[in-house]
Amino acid sequence: MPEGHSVHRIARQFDRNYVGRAVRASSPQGRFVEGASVIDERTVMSVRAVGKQMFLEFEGDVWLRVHLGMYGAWDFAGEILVDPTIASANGRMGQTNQRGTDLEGEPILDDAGENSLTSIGAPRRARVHVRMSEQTTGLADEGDQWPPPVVGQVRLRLMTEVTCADLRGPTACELQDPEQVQATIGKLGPDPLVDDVAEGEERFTRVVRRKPTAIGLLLMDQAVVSGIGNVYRAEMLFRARQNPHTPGRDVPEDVVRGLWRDWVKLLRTGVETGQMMTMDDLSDEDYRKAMASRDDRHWVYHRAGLPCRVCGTTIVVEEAAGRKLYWCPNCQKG
DNA sequence: ACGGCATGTCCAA
DNA sequence: TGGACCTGCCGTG
Repeated sequence: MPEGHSVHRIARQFDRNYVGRAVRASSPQGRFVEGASVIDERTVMSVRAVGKQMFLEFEGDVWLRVHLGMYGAWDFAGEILVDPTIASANGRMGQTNQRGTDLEGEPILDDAGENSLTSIGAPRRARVHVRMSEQTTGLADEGDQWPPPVVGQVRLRLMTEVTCADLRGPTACELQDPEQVQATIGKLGPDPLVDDVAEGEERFTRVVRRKPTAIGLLLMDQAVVSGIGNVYRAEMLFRARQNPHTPGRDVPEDVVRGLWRDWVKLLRTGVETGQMMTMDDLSDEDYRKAMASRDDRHWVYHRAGLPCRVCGTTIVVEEAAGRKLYWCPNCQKG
């Protein structure tokens, strides 16, 4: 489910709640028993997110690599030090997000554990249960049981004294040594939140401008640029008014650089808000709508058959490497 | 209850 | 290029 922004947000939660602590690791589902036994009782040393992958470092040079794929998710439960920007995007809070308050606001559950919210400046510990995948959405309370009951197929459970993280449905969950981690990361294109953005722009531009492959495919290629998925792909191409079929080497250099800079901006916004808000410069009214409903959040994604928001032309959808690609044939002629 | 679909990736033919 | 894999949700009956 997640594109790059979600993975960075999840990494943040591990940074706040796991780094420096020893974990109890288990595989309730049974498909990662051996790996879990290796990291059981080890201390988490650090966490890294690159593109759509997350790496948790345990003492003794053991790394856990997790790729959520399309369906994977982490569920956090217990006493969680909630990142302010994460809490504010928590679906549990309903549609309380307001323009300009996402960064500093920190609505959390009150001490009674009810759904009423408080908004204060500093991070605080809260008794919560949140799912972190594409959206950060609140889950129904299963009561105050500790440890939380295992629900569904949990590949890996990581528990500290106070926090529980359940991993389900990942496409990859494996242990790596430091060299393997380096090799994995080495194959990935630049990530604006990992690499120097100026260097990233050069790398991205150089690679794209050399390829005969359609730009619509290159944006999804994790070796070219990290973290972009199907939603951001479609939206970025529209924002650039760029035809998805143009070979990379034929896309004007300033457009290629513009795509990179747009990704830098969108990724930052996505990590801050937890939402793929790809329409900016909206009226307050439209902004509220966009934050409230996923259907009002995008220029072209998921809008096949609907009129283009700019020119009214019918948005088309086609298959591109097995994924749906949405675009406006009038606006994106370039 | 059931089927289709999804913000992803890999592999075999 | 098509299928396999991982799981949950949402629409349709």
